[in-house]
Amino acid sequence: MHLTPPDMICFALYSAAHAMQQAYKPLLDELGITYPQYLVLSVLWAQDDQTVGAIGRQVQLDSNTLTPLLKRLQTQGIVSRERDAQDERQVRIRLTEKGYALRYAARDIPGCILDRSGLTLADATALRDKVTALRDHLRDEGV
Amino acid sequence: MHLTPPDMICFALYSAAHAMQQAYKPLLDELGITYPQYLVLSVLWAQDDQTVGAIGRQVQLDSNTLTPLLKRLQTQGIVSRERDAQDERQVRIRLTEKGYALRYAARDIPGCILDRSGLTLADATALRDKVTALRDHLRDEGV
DNA sequence: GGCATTTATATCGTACACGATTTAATCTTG
DNA sequence: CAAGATTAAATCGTGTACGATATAAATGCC
Repeated sequence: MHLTPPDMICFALYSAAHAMQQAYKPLLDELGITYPQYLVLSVLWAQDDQTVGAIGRQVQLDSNTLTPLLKRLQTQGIVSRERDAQDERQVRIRLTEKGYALRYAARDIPGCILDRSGLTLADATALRDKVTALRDHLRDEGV
Repeated sequence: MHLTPPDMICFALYSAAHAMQQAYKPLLDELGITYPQYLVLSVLWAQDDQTVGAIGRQVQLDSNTLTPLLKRLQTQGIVSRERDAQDERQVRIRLTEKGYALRYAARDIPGCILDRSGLTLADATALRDKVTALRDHLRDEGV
């Protein structure tokens, strides 16, 4: 017996995650940002002025991915990057005016995506929790 | 009201897909292949001698991603790439001896992953189907 | 206080993803 | 049967991911 991608739960997650990014793409194109950049901004919209590490823990990315991504956001004038005066090892990321403005421009995205998913809020929440539980189980085993 | 990544179903999928890849990594490292390469090989193990396009439809990737990936598999002596004599536009991908051997070496991976997921087969299947349905709904809307 | 250890980012190399374009082969239609 | 349309791969450019390593600042411990 042999599994092909359509049978695999890993492939379901892999292809669904990509399809989700495609669903976001036209909405994010209007804002001039990518999907991982949107995740980072969502973190900053909830709480501004965070370190690279703090952001990374929330989006589950390390500095090797975040540093270039944040530099691109900085180039676009969306965030500022500045060494912390107290602890020079840390870099504090802050939203610019433009970064704040994007929050407003992005306000309808979650609703759009829920619509596009074809799920009720309750179903989406239930599925999210199942997928999150699977992720956390996989991550815990890995340690 | 504002959603942060932990609230988003897109982030659940995104981070679960990454966690899944991490769960596969130690197993695939032993075979010397990556996770997308494993997906492609799973397709070929089910049915050898397919075109780039046919493989792409199953793993949902286009030639811009597959061509370099297949070239790397060819460099490793795992597949061969040859223009179809009947239709020179197409490139036929075939498993080498080594490519076949990997199927045997990889035979325990699905069981390992199911174990690591902490789900029963029934739960995994149910979750897979829900996630697949979501993906297909997102993809259909996109057209 | 000075040196080893730890911590926070950054850098580098490799491998996806994917939009856009290119190239070459086949098909279609007049 | 020839010109245009279509199809299949490949190429190019940009942006993630991530392992491994580097760098520099802060901390711990004698």
